[in-house]
Amino acid sequence: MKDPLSQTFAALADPTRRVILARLSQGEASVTDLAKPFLKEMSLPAVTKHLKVLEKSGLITKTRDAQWRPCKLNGVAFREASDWLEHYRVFWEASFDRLEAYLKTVSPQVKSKGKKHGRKK
Amino acid sequence: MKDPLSQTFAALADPTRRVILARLSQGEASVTDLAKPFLKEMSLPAVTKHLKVLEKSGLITKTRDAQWRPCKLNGVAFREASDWLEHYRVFWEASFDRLEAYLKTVSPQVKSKGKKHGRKK
DNA sequence: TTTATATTTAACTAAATGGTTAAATAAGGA
DNA sequence: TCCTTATTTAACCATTTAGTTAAATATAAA
Repeated sequence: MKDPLSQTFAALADPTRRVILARLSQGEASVTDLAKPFLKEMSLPAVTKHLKVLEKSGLITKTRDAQWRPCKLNGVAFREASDWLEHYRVFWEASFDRLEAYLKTVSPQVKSKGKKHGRKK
Repeated sequence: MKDPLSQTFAALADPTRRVILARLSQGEASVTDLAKPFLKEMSLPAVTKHLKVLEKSGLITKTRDAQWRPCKLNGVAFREASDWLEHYRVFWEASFDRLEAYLKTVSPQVKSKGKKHGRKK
């Protein structure tokens, strides 16, 4: 059995599952609803397995409504992942600042939002 | 080949690797330094492999100094993970608020301590 | 050149992961 | 009851992952 944070990050490490989560951020959805975008690429049981991974990680919860199993996001697991990452904020902000500084040396008039191409040399 | 975000989350989904990252948040370290806490549990090549995973994901970079290979954190990959998670902030804050509300029903005199969960700045 | 230290590579293995198809279960409605 | 829809489980398979030990490579120092 893996520790909860490892389970959460492992659950996030799959693009199918991240799309499922994005869909759930719009609101509850049944297994069939969630599977719909993937049925050209994979079977329904494959989606069931992805949902099982998400559920075990705590990222979603499943309830019952007649023969449907509506799923929804569960914030707690997201927060634990975010809290862990937060300790490293200083590093990604530092590297962002370095990028900004670099962009200024390349074309000083470019504001940080504008994603222009700098020419080397 | 996996997409970058999947690679990053997969790299984070291992407690050994997270300890390595925590160590690197204190500053650069060589492979041997990083391996030291684990040599009772696993071999040096195992650590080399973990470092390879971290490097491929972009979470660390390795340089050369004589026979040593100093490693350091690379903020960019952290930021990409954080940016993805950020979209779900509203969900974990909602669940945090529900927890707070619940705690108040249990013992209403407990004030929520200074540390708030709002975005910095 | 030889030796010592630091690190990686190769070859192998066991277990986990992500998919499949076919069958089973859950629940509502005719 | 039987039929239909929704979902899960079982059995299987290929690939990836995380570890091993032994050997190879990189660099400095004696």
